[in-house]
Amino acid sequence: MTDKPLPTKDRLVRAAANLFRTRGYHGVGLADVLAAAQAPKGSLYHHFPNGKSDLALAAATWASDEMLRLIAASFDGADTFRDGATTLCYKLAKLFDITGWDTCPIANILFEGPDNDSFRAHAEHTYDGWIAEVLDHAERLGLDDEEARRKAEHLFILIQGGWMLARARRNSDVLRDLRSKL
Amino acid sequence: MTDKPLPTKDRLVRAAANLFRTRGYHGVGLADVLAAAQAPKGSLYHHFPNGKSDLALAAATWASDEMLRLIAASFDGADTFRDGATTLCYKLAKLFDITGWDTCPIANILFEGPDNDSFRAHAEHTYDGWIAEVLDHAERLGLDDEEARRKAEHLFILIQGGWMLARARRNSDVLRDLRSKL
DNA sequence: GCAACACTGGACCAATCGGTCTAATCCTGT
DNA sequence: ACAGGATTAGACCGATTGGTCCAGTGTTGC
Repeated sequence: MTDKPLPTKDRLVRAAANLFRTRGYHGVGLADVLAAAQAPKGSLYHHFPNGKSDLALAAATWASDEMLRLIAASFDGADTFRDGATTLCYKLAKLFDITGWDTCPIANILFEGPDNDSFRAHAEHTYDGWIAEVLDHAERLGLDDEEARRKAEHLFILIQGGWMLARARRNSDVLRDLRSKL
Repeated sequence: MTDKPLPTKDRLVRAAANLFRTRGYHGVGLADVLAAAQAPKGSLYHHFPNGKSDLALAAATWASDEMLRLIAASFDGADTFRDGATTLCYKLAKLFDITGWDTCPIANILFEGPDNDSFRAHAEHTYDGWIAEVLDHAERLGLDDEEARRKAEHLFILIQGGWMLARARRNSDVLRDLRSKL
């Protein structure tokens, strides 16, 4: 809302993340990002010397951090793993309804970028970061190492798959229903 | 392998499906498809008057049919739902290893195309077709209506999410391990 | 007040994009 | 053999792509 005080660099990252998320890396032109961020081309290449790919990486990192915060917020007040996971699913459903997120932002940015492998590696690192965050909470809530890992990975898979189906159907109920599959 | 006898139209569809799958709708230029299919531009616009979007729809349909065949092949000889689902996961893991499929082809083609809504609707229809196919087999194998629907949807979600994680890790073990989550 | 630096603004570029168009060629039924 | 539709071949088009470049405008420390 209050976009003015935000530094140009941040505006670029946010605008890029939002656009990439809905239309994918190749589906977004720099002109779109520049218009959305209300920034000139010179600024983009000042802050991101490597241009589009640098910007995409920064956008993916920002989106990932948002997700990590969401995970933390969901599990912080939870008494059991199941409670935390359920809260996370509900929060994601809400996010889906509000923003109409189209795909996992990471997937849409990193799975089709140029120089495929460095982008893919970044995606792997990001996803493992999410799973590790869930895993920490799982262990804190009393699960043993083996089970914590299993459940964290399972939750990740359910969310990714569920999100995809929710998107195809334009209906977030799938996400809320994930709890029954935990 | 024996590309020669294949009609131009089929060559275009196959080449398009393979390219879109790995690089997404916007990530593939018509020049790439034409080169891969060894066809001139005139042929493309003869067989697909609406150009790229027609071609993408045809490619998505073809990829979907392949998936339906894979589902049928997995469940046809199965004695229980679990057996069929397990076989399907293993077949997908094998496919992953052989072709290095990068994403669910439907997602990569249809979730970022132009005219977003008709493409999205096509994706919804396609996914529901997969789920319906699994559902048929589930009922044939003795599950009641309610449970069949639940399990079919659950399997779909696991496969989609699992595939994504497998891709990030470049490792198909996730897919084989899906059976433990059924 | 001024030098040094970070940042902005946008003109400009070659390459590529999806799409159009027409002449040539192939194939098939008669 | 030949007519006529189906198909191929590729030159061509305007628009847009990501990227470069540099003259200008702040802003900061001295």
